[in-house]
Amino acid sequence: MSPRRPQPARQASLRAHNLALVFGEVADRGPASRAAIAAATGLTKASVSSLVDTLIDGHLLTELGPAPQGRIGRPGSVLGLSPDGPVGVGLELNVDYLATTTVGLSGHLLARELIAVDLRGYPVDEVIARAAAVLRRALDQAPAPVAGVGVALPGLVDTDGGLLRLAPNLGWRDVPVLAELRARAGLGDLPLRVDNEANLAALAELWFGEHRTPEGAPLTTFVHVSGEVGVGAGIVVRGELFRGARGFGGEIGHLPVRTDGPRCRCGAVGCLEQAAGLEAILRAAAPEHGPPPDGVHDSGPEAGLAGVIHRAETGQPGALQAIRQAGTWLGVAISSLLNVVDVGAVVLGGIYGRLA
Amino acid sequence: MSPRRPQPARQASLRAHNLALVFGEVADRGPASRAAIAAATGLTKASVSSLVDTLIDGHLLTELGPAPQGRIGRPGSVLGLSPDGPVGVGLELNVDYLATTTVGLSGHLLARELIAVDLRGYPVDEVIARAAAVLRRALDQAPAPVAGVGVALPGLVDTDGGLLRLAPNLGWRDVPVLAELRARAGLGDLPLRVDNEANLAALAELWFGEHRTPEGAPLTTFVHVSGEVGVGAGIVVRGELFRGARGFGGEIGHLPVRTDGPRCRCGAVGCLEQAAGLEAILRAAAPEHGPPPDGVHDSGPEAGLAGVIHRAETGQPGALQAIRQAGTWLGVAISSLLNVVDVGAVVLGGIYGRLA
DNA sequence: CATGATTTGTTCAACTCCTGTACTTACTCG
DNA sequence: CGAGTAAGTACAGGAGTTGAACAAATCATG
Repeated sequence: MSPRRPQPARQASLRAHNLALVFGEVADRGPASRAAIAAATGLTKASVSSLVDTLIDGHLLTELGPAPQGRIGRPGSVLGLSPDGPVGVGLELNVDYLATTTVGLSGHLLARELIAVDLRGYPVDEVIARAAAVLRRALDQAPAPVAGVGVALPGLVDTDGGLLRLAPNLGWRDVPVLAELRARAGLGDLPLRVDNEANLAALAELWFGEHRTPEGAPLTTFVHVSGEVGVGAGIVVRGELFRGARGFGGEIGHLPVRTDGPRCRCGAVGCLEQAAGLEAILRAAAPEHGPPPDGVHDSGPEAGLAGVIHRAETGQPGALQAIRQAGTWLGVAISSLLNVVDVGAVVLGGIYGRLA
Repeated sequence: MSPRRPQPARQASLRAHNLALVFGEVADRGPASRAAIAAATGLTKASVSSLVDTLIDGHLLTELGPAPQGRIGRPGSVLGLSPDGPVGVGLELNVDYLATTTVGLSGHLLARELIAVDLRGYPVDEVIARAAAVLRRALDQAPAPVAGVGVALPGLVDTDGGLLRLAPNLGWRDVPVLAELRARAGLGDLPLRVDNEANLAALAELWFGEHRTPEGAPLTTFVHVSGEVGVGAGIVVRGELFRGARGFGGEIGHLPVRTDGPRCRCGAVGCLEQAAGLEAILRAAAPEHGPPPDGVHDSGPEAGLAGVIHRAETGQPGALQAIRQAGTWLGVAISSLLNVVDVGAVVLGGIYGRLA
């Protein structure tokens, strides 16, 4: 809520900062010798030696052997991320599936479990219990100590309080997901964070994405638009995720894009979600079918989207027109967004990635 | 441009951090004893003593004398901001005036000089020379060492490069204001920063503003809308100014608010500036006068605004209608902004402050 | 093949800074 | 006037970085 009070700097904070600096250097720019790390970070060789020792003891870095000789002078001993270092576990709780992912230090996949299940029908309690069980299984099967757990949720998330504030598509409101999971999965004091899936998708793009700037540098400033039933955007500026005051930034689903248009669930008129959301596309693409029935329908909106794509590829004008229309509205919203946050790149994810 | 490389933490950085922590405590929360500072910051009494000694030597803090006794125990010696500490100098280069402001550590005004002059007629070179001269005078007359200089500019500013990228109302483009001022005013290596006036207005609101949250706490998250000929917004989230990738965040003047509407200088249609900017208000309020003539007109748009306000106060429907109309469009733009950055408060400045 | 140049990584004394404890100082309360 | 309490200081000790000296490993060269 309020900006947190700055902490005093102790000797240990200093050490922690420099450990992170050295580790980050290897993580971001690949394996390097101690001397190279010293040159890149500005630390002295002596400090780097000491820091690297600590990191090796903690199984975060490992010696990869001597550098390939070619230049004069003693060859360095190359350090890389430890393959048997601590792992991270991610839990995705989404509308129609539940999944865990276990990754190593370099982000490589170690294990994944996905359970396709439409969670809309179940009470909150039962969903949390199932999620906790899946998470517990991932933790038990982890091949190394788990450093922390991240949870992606489909809605507005209060990251500080660990609350899922609002998930319209699940029908949830103010669910203390973090506390519940910690208790039911027996996490002890393991670091555990929850966040909005749009934000996390943006971070994934930042850390692991293949997109590049025209100059070939990795993107560090962009908007990642992830459309599903709702429309969200994760905003990354200078390598940092931008959240609003309460962590609800980037909710572009309810940007006003057309002064006419249907009334939205949120009460306003002309919201993007009503103009370019998944259901709006389906509605526009298949007006002859009428609006989809309420409640669970066995084909699901996703299946409907595949249908639209197929019909568009075979040249049916209604489907093409619907996609073009949605793209136009999305463009209006994104241009608003770009004006405000001044970023240079937009990455389309979710249904828009498939439509593009 | 690119996210800057993290710096190594040295012993000195640690000291600097803690000095800032102690100083900031006194600056933010008012005078306090060493013991109170220690309790508030989490530092030990011994550290605070040492840090305070350094700050007193640097004329940043000063002993205000013993605390008013009332509680048992030895009374503390209260520390406050030094009145003869270093001063800061601000330079405002705006369309129709040039001003310098000299302030003490606590932000109290020490000196101010304002020269009303319409700068639109003059070549860039001459304007910079005049600004440098005014700045030089302020520096020479400063009653204490000058810690740094801040420059407010009416346009898009690249703060890293010290460039005024674009100032449509001055007709400037890519002017290296920082370098020019440093050279012409003989600033040596004095810290010097340039920024957008909207951003600086927002920071001023953050640091010195009287606005409070409903709970009575100072605002730390808000949007400061400053409308003049153009419309800009400074965005402050959790006590920090948010800039876009290149420092051009908050340019809401060209948010698309109406899908119809006149074409804007920027090439798009429906920009806020065309719907609710100063000239749009004047145009709407006085349709019988026709659009104002191009170029400089001796009354100036500001004078026109006073007229509109006066006519509205005397109940003339045309003026009222114009203001109401502009307010509506501004509301649409602000609601877009709030969706994206998720802040809870909006502060109206510039012409909107007067219209409200 | 031996020597010197060059670069890497470690060791060690010195320095800076924070911390905890003990101590002095200064005031209130009874 | 003495006990109690809180503020500020002094000092030893620990953690961390620095810089220089040194040992190790390789290439270049005669």
